[in-house]
Amino acid sequence: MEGIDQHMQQQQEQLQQQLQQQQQQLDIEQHGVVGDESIIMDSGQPHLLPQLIPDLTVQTNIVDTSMEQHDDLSLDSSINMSSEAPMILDQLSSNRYNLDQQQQQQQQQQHQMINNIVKSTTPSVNNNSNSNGISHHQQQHNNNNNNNINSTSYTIRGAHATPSLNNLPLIIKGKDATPSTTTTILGNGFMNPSITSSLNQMINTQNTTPTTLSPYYSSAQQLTGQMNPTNGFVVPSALPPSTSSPVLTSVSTPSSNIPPPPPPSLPISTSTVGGKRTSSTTPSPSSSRSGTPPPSSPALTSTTSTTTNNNNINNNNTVLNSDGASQQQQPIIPTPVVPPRKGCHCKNSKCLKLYCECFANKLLCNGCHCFGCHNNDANIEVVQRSRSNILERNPEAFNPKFKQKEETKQHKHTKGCHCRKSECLKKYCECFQAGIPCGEHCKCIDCRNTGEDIKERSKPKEQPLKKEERKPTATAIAIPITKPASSIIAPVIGDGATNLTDIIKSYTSLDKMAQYCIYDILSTVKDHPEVMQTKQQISLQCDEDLGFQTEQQQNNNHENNNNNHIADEFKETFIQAEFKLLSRLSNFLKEMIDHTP
DNA sequence: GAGTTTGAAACT
DNA sequence: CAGTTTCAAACTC
Ligand SMILES: [Zn+2]
Ligand SMILES: [Zn+2]
Ligand SMILES: [Zn+2]
Ligand SMILES: [Zn+2]
Ligand SMILES: [Zn+2]
Ligand SMILES: [Zn+2]
Repeated sequence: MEGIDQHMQQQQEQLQQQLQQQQQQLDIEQHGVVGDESIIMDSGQPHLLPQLIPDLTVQTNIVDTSMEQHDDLSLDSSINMSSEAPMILDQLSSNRYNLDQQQQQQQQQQHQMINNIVKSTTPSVNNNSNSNGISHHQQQHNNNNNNNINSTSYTIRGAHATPSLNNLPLIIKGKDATPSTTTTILGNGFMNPSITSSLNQMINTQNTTPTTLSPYYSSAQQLTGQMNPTNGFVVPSALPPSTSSPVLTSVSTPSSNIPPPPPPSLPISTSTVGGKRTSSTTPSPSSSRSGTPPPSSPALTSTTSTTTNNNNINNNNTVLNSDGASQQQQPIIPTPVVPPRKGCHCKNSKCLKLYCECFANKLLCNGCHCFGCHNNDANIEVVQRSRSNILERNPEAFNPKFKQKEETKQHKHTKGCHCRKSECLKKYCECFQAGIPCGEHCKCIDCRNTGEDIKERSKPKEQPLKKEERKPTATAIAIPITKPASSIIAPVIGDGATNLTDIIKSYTSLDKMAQYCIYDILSTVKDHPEVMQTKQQISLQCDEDLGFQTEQQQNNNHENNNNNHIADEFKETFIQAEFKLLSRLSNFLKEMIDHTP
């Protein structure tokens, strides 16, 4: 019964959304916001760059991959245990996973059903509508129809790898984007309004041909240091200046007889200052693509000083105000929406959490591929309530994630990333995705997004062991310790060695079993006969392995080089202890499972 | 396209 | 506040 009710409700929601979207589209058309021509830049290959740069496919230093899915077992931020025990844990977590899967499947079945219902109950879906809840293909179909009917879209492909959400169509107000027309760029929703402002100025004062807007993104990136300081959304590395006229590809069907705009010139490429792009003077797109990783030092200029209070520069394209109060006073027609063909794929958040990129960018979903979306005009109250809640929790929530540092003039992540496995060399890392080297606030492990390309690229690649290849042998195990080993060992074997019981008590958040495990590990280590006499070398060796070694230590270690085998032995001991513990833990968990009703 | 990995956001 | 869970994007195959 519940499920049926849910179905009905969701079905209603879908229909509502659809209606609302259609209305919205009508509004947009009536207000003439969507121009007759929109230019879409689409790299077409979001992951192009990493593929082109072999050195970028790197592997984390942490060899222990067997624990990857069981981080919940970690007893302390500094100690992750690993061994066969996860096999058991697999069962536990897979139970949970299966539940999730079931739920998801159910949901998706519902989704499908709803789609069918929607299709059957609305036989004449307006071609101009972008309806949430409609399947991807359907959605694209509709969009294509859009293009055919009253607009010509061009996709610029292959120019550069760009993060997906930035492949947004530019909404340009103006009849046919000719120099004689006053052309207004309304942005793409994810774009810093200051950029559109700047560009509009340039267009309409410098008599620049609007088609030169095709390198718009690169220009914008050059202006902004490759990111959007307003919403924190990350803009990819820009095109190299004066290179690579992006290939213009018409998105419209072949029937379209409107020729694509000419290849762009780069009217403001001179604004690219510093950064690696200036050094990559290679004029060929291919070489620039293959040679320059996304996280090149962003070309930062001081043009971002105008980034505040410019949310409303574009008449109708009003960004929702932070406080819902003032929002109610001004009409929001149309409400800023995610441009078509882009957007999120949220399934569980209703697009009302920061998980949703649209929501996080203060945009309403539009043409997204989300399911159960409430981030739309029809639910505007809910949207604002959600925003208020989030702001209450964290007033900075919608602030830019990157800010320009006073001294260095470089943009840095305000909160910093916390990457553990990507070495900040994949787009999982927000810093890397923004093309910005990690900064002081980053608490990443094994960070290689330092801005020094040589280091970043010349990494000895250690391919990860595939699951079936992972052996629970000593060599396959590493302990992802995040602080100097000495600081962990010292309390146990150091001069002022604390009573073990006291140490365990410090792990207050752990349950007894976990505390016991730690106790066991530490006591085993402590009891090892060679530990006491070689503790210095042990610390040094462990620390070195983990990259914590100081210069002084390096010197010392060099002298004690011949003692290294002892340290190895120690590690072996440590690992053996782990094994013992985990097999015990495994039994413990087995018992728990068996006795679970 | 399905499945996996990842780290931010959310939750407790 | 730290540890854990949830989430959607990035990534892999
Ligand atoms: Zn969403
Ligand atoms: Zn969306
Ligand atoms: Zn949505
Ligand atoms: Zn990072
Ligand atoms: Zn970082
Ligand atoms: Zn980093």
